Amino acid sequence: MTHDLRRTPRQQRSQVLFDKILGTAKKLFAEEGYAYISTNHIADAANLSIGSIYHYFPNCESIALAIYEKASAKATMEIKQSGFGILDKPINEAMPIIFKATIKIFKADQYALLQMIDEVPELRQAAQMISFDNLIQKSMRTYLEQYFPDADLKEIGRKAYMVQRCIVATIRTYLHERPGNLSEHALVMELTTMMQPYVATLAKKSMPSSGSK
Amino acid sequence: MTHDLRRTPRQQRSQVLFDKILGTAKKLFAEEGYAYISTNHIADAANLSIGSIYHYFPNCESIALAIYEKASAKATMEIKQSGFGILDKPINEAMPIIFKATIKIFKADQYALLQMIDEVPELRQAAQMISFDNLIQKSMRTYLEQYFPDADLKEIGRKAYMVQRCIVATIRTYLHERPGNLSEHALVMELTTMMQPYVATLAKKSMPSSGSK
DNA sequence: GTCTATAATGAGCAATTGCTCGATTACTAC
DNA sequence: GTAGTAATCGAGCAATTGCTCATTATAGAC
Repeated sequence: MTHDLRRTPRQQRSQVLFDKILGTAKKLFAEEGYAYISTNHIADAANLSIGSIYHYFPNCESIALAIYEKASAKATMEIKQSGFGILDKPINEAMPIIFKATIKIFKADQYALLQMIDEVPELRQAAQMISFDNLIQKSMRTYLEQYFPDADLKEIGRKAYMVQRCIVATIRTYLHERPGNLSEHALVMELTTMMQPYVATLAKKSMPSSGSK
Repeated sequence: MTHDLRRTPRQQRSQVLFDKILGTAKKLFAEEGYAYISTNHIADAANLSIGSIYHYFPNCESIALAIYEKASAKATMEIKQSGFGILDKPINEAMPIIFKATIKIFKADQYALLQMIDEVPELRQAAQMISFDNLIQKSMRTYLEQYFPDADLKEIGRKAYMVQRCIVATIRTYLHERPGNLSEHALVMELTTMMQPYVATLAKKSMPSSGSK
């Protein structure tokens, strides 16, 4: 996944150049759209030679991948942290926390985490592998398991999947279009209102046929 | 929006050629990815001259737009129809119907309706204008208004927005990855379980401060 | 059959792309 | 210093792209 790089920078001047490539590329991608940017453009904008780029990256796509991986690694860490943070909290507190965290993480690097996956064809499969979306699902499952210890594990898995897909997809769309009539806080509230009764069904029908275990 | 065309076919031989361009292009886009297809490729694959393509379309992007518009028009009609179909039904029936219809419509032309928007940069803004997503929202609002006549209109608008965004985004993701452990029917059921209590809140707090109107 | 609008062709060009490789410059260590 | 490694440069090429336009073919009206 990583290591589409040609070589890794050793001296610090080369690290500077390396970062400059990533930074300039990201800026150009975000401003002009990935499809319209070539390695030559990046070299021009970063004021360095085309050769230098090919010294580190075999092609334009690998630059995009490097940008994504960097952002993704950071996001993964933060998701994990907020996953731990909710374990001892009741649902009505846990949900807003995790939703807010998700929004915050996406917003922190919106281009890399949201738009790039749409723009870079090669990234789509790679993103599925890295995907921290699945991490949210995992956090959710862990939480639900300890909160509804009697519930069917398969049911929990399903609910975790649905919640994750719903909220990530909705937040994603929300951040894309940023509708004026719905504040971020309101979004979090609505999502909580929506998801709380949904996962609560895990308590009611802990075992459909028999009363309890 | 339309009329990025150079001229419209009049004789039927040209209509045949026109459709051939659209068909071949769509197939190539879907198979190879929009980014990797040029007008020359399309001409080759369709076994016709590059000049003929430029006779009707000013560029590759306008071909993509034409494909999308065609699929979108069809989808719009079908959404409208199922919107009318649920008006006299209770929520627990209406929801599965509209969710099923949405899935069916997307599936009918998955490439044009789902993938293209991701692949074709120029389509994204155009798609927002055409967007039948908003139509679903409108259907939802109309339905909720007649079902909860006492509810606050702003509240209804908000719920309709949330439901639409959630289900479209979730269905979109679902169709993209088609997870093996969740059937289409199960998805519809889960979405219904999720959305029904959510919109039901419209009944409870018809007027937060005073009892009734 | 002739005539005119419409349709279809494809050689070919200017611009761009992705990329290489040999030359040059800067560091590091002894 | 001076050797040796790492970093940087950019001219330049093969391939591709988007697109034009002069030419040829066809359809339908009269």
